[in-house]
Amino acid sequence: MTRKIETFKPISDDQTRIYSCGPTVYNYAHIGNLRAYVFTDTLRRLLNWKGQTVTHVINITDVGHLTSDEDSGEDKMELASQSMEKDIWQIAEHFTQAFKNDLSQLNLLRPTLWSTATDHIHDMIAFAKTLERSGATYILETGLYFDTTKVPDYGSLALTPREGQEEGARVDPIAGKRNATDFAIWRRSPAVGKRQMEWMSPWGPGAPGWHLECSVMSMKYLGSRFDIHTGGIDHREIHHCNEIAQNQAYTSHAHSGANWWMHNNFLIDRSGKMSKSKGEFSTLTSLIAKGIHPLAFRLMCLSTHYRSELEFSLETLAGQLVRLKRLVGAISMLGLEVESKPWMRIPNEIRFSSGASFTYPRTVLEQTLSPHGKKLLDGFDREMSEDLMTPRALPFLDETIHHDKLNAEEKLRIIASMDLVLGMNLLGTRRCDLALRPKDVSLSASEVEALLAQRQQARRAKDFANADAIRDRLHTAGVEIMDGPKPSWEWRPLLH
RNA sequence: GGCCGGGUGGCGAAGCGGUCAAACGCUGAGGUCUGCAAAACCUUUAUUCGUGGGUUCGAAUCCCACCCCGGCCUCCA
Repeated sequence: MTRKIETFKPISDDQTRIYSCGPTVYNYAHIGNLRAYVFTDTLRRLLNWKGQTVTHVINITDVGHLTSDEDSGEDKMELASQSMEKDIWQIAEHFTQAFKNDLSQLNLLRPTLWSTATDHIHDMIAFAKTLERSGATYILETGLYFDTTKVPDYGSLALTPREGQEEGARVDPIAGKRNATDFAIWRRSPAVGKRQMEWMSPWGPGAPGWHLECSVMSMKYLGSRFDIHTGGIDHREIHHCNEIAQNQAYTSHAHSGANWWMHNNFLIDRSGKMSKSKGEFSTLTSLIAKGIHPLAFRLMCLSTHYRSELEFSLETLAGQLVRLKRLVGAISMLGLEVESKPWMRIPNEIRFSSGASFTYPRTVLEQTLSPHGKKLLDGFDREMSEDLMTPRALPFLDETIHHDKLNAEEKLRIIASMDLVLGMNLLGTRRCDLALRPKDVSLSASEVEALLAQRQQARRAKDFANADAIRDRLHTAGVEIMDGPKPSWEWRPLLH
């Protein structure tokens, strides 16, 4: 609440409760959205790694929200429904699945609980009734509103003085609102026309205000006081302030609900932040179509601190892919030197973790470490514990791989432990897994193999002109040839 | 208009008063390997931190001014 870094202390000794603002499922998540969940996953993994059991709730906002606060505004869910000619519920289902699929491709751990807004409408109505009883609300033609002066220190999270704010700088103000910062708790449906999603309520048929769901669901599953609330930085000024106001009015207490509010910064490009409403944006799927592996995106996120803006470009992403390939390649080489051991099952088992602490897997991985190994892990721990300083923690990975005083098995154990937090599946990924076939590439894999065989023949016959011609042809087609004791090849990502 | 935040090598990004002639990754350059390449590996790549002042024994780091850029004040991570 102070915008300062403070030492984290959970409410219960060894348990942390986290609520993360999830997506509104009216479209595919763009990679900027995804950055938020990489951050959240890293936070959760670190807490697990430090011995915490984590209860993690992420919500799915499947209630439509108006594009404008006015009655005439269009509902994003309704809009998507029209353009896709699908039922609004199908829209929500479709994009929810797409979102979860993205997360699993990024190797994110499942939250303890997915919480869907439309499953909690009656919880929201009950919550709103309590707000009404507390005297913090008032009724207008358009619905039930929250009076932000009824709560102590409204907006203190935002550091934005309420004076001087230009109400409706970008949108027409609602008639009758007592304060510029007041917001809707319940949106009454317009007299004419019916929305696909609307519910009966004491304030007439309509839909809950956007801020209501997070207060309701976080409290329902995590209690009125929990540890960490995460979200994008764009939520810091409005959404979270409103959420806090609701929490305060509901509990009749000045506490904001969560002890820590953490906000990740945006992924931006030359034109500014990525935004669904701008129309054009990159999705994980579009990256994959170019031949860029999702884990390269994860690495890119980790190479920047979560509170810094990340300047996105395909070139940078491709660079991270190269880095990942080298990491994974080097780790495979280490694996060649070590025979199969029971501890090697751990990285895979962790992928199905639902919140338990990593204490046991860590003790297995880290038993009998040398002082050198210990030092590397301590350094990694120190940086990660410093507000998730991933860009500083990452070099310890390279240092471990190149260390000249550690044997291969110890290196692998250390890397496996670090990867419990980094979540890049470093031991379970081979270099060849990372080279994805770009979607619009002309050759098929078997055609490549055939050309490669031809080239090998030409080489054996010392017909280098012909061999090189084939290599050039493959190169322009997006194929990289790697000769050696065992000749191989891989797809190059297609940029642009 | 109000309020936040940022400008560091070709790119991404750490650093936030001394150990900074600025971590780390990618790129580039040189080398090893190779028929030549690629991949891999090794070495190397900012006397300088938007501009101009100031504070200080000492500033990328603090202060002031200016110039750019982004975000929030509708929904968005």
